[in-house]
Amino acid sequence: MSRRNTASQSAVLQLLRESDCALNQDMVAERLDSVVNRSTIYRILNRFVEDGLVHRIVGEDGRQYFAKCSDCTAEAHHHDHPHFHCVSCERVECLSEPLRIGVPAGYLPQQLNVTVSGYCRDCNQNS
Amino acid sequence: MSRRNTASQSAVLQLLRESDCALNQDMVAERLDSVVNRSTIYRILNRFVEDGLVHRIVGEDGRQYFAKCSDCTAEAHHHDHPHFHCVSCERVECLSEPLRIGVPAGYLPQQLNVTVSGYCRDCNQNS
DNA sequence: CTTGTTAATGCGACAAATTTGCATTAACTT
DNA sequence: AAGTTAATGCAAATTTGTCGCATTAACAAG
Ligand SMILES: [Mn+2]
Ligand SMILES: [Mn+2]
Ligand SMILES: [Zn+2]
Ligand SMILES: [Zn+2]
Repeated sequence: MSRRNTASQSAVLQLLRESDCALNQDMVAERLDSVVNRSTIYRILNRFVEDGLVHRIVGEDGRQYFAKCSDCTAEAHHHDHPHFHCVSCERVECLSEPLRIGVPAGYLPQQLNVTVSGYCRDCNQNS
Repeated sequence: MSRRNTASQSAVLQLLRESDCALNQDMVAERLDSVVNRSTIYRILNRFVEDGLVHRIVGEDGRQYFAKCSDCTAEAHHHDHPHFHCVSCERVECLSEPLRIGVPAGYLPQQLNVTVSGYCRDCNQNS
C-alpha cells in the first residue's frame, strides 16, 4: 500500500515544517487555509508518525501534539529531547538537548516523553 | 473550606500508599473494597493533588495516573523523577533518580512529566 | 487519454476519559 | 441537637481520538 499525494497532506506537512512548535489537531485545523475533516487530519498525522516524518508528543494536558522530525527516519527515531509546554498559550516546543534516562535492569524502553510545563518567555513576561 | 474525613477518601489514600505503582481511576475503582462513584474518585484524587499528597502523571496513553508523594508538601513539590509506563501491563512506576532539565532563559518551568514507555521486566520476559 | 485499482477523504457514529450541575448525604462546628 | 457546607452519587455534558462505510480521486497500466 503505497502513499498517494494529496493537497491536504502536503498542506499539513507544510504547516508542521513552517511551525516552530508542535501542533495538535485543533491547531492544524485552524491554521489550514482550506477546511479538512477532523478524522482526516488525525489520519494524516498518524500516517506521518508511522512514516517517521513527524513525532508524537503527549502534552501535559494529555493531548497529542505533533512536530516535524528534524532528522528521523522510519527505521531510526530519536525522539529523545524534552519539550516545553506552556500552560498559558498552550505552545509545545521541542528543546534541543537530547536526554538519556536509565531504566532498571530487565526493562525494555522504547519511547520517551519528556515535558516541562510552565510559562514560556512571552507568557511569563506578560503576566 | 476545610477538608472533611470520609471513608472513601481514606480508602483511596491507603490504596495509593500501599501501591508500588501509580494508579488511574479505573485501577483505584477496581481495587477498592466498596463501590465508589467514578466522579467521586476523580474528585478525591484531584483534591489530593491540590493538597500535595499525591502527584499526577500523564501516561503515554494520555491518561492520568496518581502516585503517593514520598516527601512533598503543599508548598514544595519535587516531582522531578521519571516514570516507566509498561505498554503491555499498563503499570506506571516511579523511578527513583531525580532529574533536572534546562529550559531557555526567560522561561518559568513549573511541572515536569517524564515517561519512558516500553516493556517492564515481567512483560519483557513473558513474551 | 481512458480505465481500473485502491489509498485518501468526509461524515456520522462510537468510545474512552474526565468534568460538571444539582440534589442529597453526612462530617464537623457551635 | 441543630446548622453549615464539604463530600458524594447520578446523570449529562465535554473533549479527544478512533472506526465503519460510502464516495472521491491519485496514480499506474494499457
Ligand atoms: Mn519533539
Ligand atoms: Mn512519580
Ligand atoms: Zn506561553
Ligand atoms: Zn508490564
